[in-house]
Amino acid sequence: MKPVAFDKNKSYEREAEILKVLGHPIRLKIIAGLISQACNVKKIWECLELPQATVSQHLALLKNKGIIVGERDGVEVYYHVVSDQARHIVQALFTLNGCSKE
Amino acid sequence: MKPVAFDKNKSYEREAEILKVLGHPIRLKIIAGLISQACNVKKIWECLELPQATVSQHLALLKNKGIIVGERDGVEVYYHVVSDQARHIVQALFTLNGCSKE
DNA sequence: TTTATATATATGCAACTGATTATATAACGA
DNA sequence: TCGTTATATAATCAGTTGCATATATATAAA
Repeated sequence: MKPVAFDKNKSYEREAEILKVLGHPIRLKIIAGLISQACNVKKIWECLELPQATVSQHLALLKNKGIIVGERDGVEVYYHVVSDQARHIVQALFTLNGCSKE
Repeated sequence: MKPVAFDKNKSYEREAEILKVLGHPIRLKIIAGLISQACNVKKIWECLELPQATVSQHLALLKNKGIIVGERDGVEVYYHVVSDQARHIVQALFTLNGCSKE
């Protein structure tokens, strides 16, 4: 059964939140990287040539939204993606890459 | 050939912009509705019980990002989704609906 | 301990966002 | 023409975001 269009009762809060947190170039870059491989923080900010604090702050956001988790290994913390939703969104984003009208 | 993880050169600006514009509860609601049926502005704001100006502003944003287009029919303007990317993102967002850990 | 390295967090601030209110424009019928 | 309906745009303003800088914490090695 198809859902009603323009449903004022369905809130979309959680879904919008996921899109919003992914909707930032740096965070999207981080997630795209983490989808292809788990990684520690230093490698991320070195590869992206960004300040450590900036990357840590974006990682904290992604972690708080339940999109990634970090596991400490000694002095390093390795992050990886745990949200299938995020994975699928990124995949949808890049499979069509610019094929529609822009 | 797999892309390099953490590619500092790839910008992700455009892709992040799409996610960002969809990453708002009202806009997501509007897009979800417009995916299931093209619609004029009045019906949208009536169904969603939102002020007309608020809806018009969100529609303008979506239009400016190339996600929807409007066609005037007399005094009304009917909007519909033209971005396949947006369609696929919304689909990805809802097919997994809450299946991963939250 | 002390020191070094890796990561996280706090703070300040400029820039942006989103809602409200008010006003403008566009199309049409009387 | 004038009035009405539908839609768009402008202005204001509170709240949020994101970056930079500085500082704190955690782990391990010397």
